[in-house]
Parts: sequence; C-alpha cells; structure tokens
Amino acid sequence: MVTALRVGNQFNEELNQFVKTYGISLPQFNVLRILRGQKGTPANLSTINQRMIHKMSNTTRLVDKLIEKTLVQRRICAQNRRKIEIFITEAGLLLLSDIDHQLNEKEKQLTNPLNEKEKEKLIALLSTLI
Amino acid sequence: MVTALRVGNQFNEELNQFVKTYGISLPQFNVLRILRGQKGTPANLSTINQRMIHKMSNTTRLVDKLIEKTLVQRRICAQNRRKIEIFITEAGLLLLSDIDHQLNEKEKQLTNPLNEKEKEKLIALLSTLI
DNA sequence: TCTATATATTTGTACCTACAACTATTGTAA
DNA sequence: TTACAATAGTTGTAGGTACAAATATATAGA
Repeated sequence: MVTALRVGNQFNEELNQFVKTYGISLPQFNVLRILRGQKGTPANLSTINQRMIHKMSNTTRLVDKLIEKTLVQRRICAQNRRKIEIFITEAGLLLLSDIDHQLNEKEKQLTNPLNEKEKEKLIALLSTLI
Repeated sequence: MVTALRVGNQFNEELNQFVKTYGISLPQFNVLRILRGQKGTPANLSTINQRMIHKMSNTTRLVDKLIEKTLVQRRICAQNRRKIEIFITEAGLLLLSDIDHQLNEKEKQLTNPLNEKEKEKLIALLSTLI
C-alpha cells in the first residue's frame, strides 16, 4: 500500500518535472490530451472533468491557465448556453506532438528496471484495482 | 504508465478521505506515523522531511497544523539552536492507534480484487521501480 | 405562464506542494 | 576574532485540489 503510494507519487513528480520544461503542469497536460482525443469536436467542462483523474472544481481554473497560454479556446455553446465548449488550438497540438516524442523516452526510462513481460504483468495487476 | 498514475491517485484519494474522518489529512497522518516510529526520540524537521514522500517547504506548515490540533509538540534543540525537535503527544498516539485499527480494513478493501500471491507480486514489481 | 428542479459552470475558502529567497545559527579558516 | 560558508528552518508566491455555496440557463409540471 505504502509502496504503491510511493511509486505513484514518484511517477507524478517525475512527469510533472518533465512537462514543466514545456511550460505546463501535469494536469494541464492531461487536459490537452483529452482535448486532442476529441479530434476536433469541442468538449465541455463536464466531459473533461469526467475523463480527468481529478475533480471539477479545478477544471474551470485549469482551462483558464491553458487559455492564457493560447493552447486552448473557449466558446459558449449556441444550442445550450449553459455549456462551454473547449477546444485545443494549433499551438496546443504542436506542443503536444513535441512533448509526445520525448515522453516515450521518459516512460521507458521510468519503467527501465522491468522487462516487457513484467511491465505487462504490472499493468494487468494495477488494472484490476481500478 | 497512465494506469499507474490512476491507481496511485485513487489510493491517495481514498486514504485521504478515510483519515479526514479523523480530522487530519493524509500528509499529516504520514508525519504522525514517522514521529511514532521515533519511539520517543524527537525528530527535527529535516529528518521528517527525508522520510516524507513530499518536500521540506511544507514540513514547517504541516507541523504547524498538527501543533494546532495538539497532536505533536515543538521544542528548540538545546545543543543546536538551529534545530527544532518535534515529538508526538499522547493525544497523537491515541489518534494513530485508533486509525490503525480501521486502516487495515480499508487496505484490505482496496486490494480486494487481488489474492495474496498477486498482492505480493504487485508489491515486488512496484518495489523495483523505486 | 409561473414555479420548482435539474444541469453546467464559477467562485470562495482552506489546505497542500514546489521553488526560491530569506533569517538565524553554527562551524571554520585566515 | 572576523568573515565566509554551511546548516536548519521559515516565509512568499504561484500553482493545484476538495468541498460547498452561488450563478446562470434550461426543462418540466401545475
């Protein structure tokens, strides 16, 4: 249990450190990935929130930060004015693809002590816990 | 990788939720456990910090919160006045032993989907990553 | 239509965290 | 002894997170 918390925190920290060199935080990075996954369709805040690891309360403010950095845009939904549509900008997509290339390396480095079989086993075990 | 982050965050959240019913946060709980581990010997902030999952900057403020709750005490080290000795109070020890009893249950519940062999395997795999 | 309820998001507050700058104390070497 | 470096802790600032209360809009029912 403690081991799991330690590993989780260490991964979090390393990845945070890594994406920070691109001027964004790990949660911000996750929001960008969710938006890219929308493939053009804008997502509203509730959708983003559901897919995020964390909670709604932050989503508004996280997105604010991303807007400041011109990585995403916000638009009020015409059909339902309660909804806010968020979509990733060209700049956001560029940043993501830039990060992705390096991220694979980082990932390999972090899971380096394990061989392929062990990695699969680990993921399988963890998956049953969600 | 994403799986690991998810599981880690979920564990964190569940445990945070759990200890909150006792009026403390997860980091505060961890500090109390570290202090109990000292078995009477006071610990200074640097020591606590090294054993914590997180960073020094918080330690001062975390301990402040615990002092407010009368769960720990602070004393300036006579030999080296730069150092601050922190030790857990009776009230702190009582709270911890109270929590411990329930925590075992919670732990079992969280790792319920896995049998004993699988738990061992998981811990072994995670351990190689630290 | 008017009212109540549900939905979508925002805002306030308190706490946690990282990083850097700062203060206080101690140790050391000219 | 005086100056400088090292050690120990604190504080400021800018994020991030949880929870609850507030706002705005939409929907449904009397």
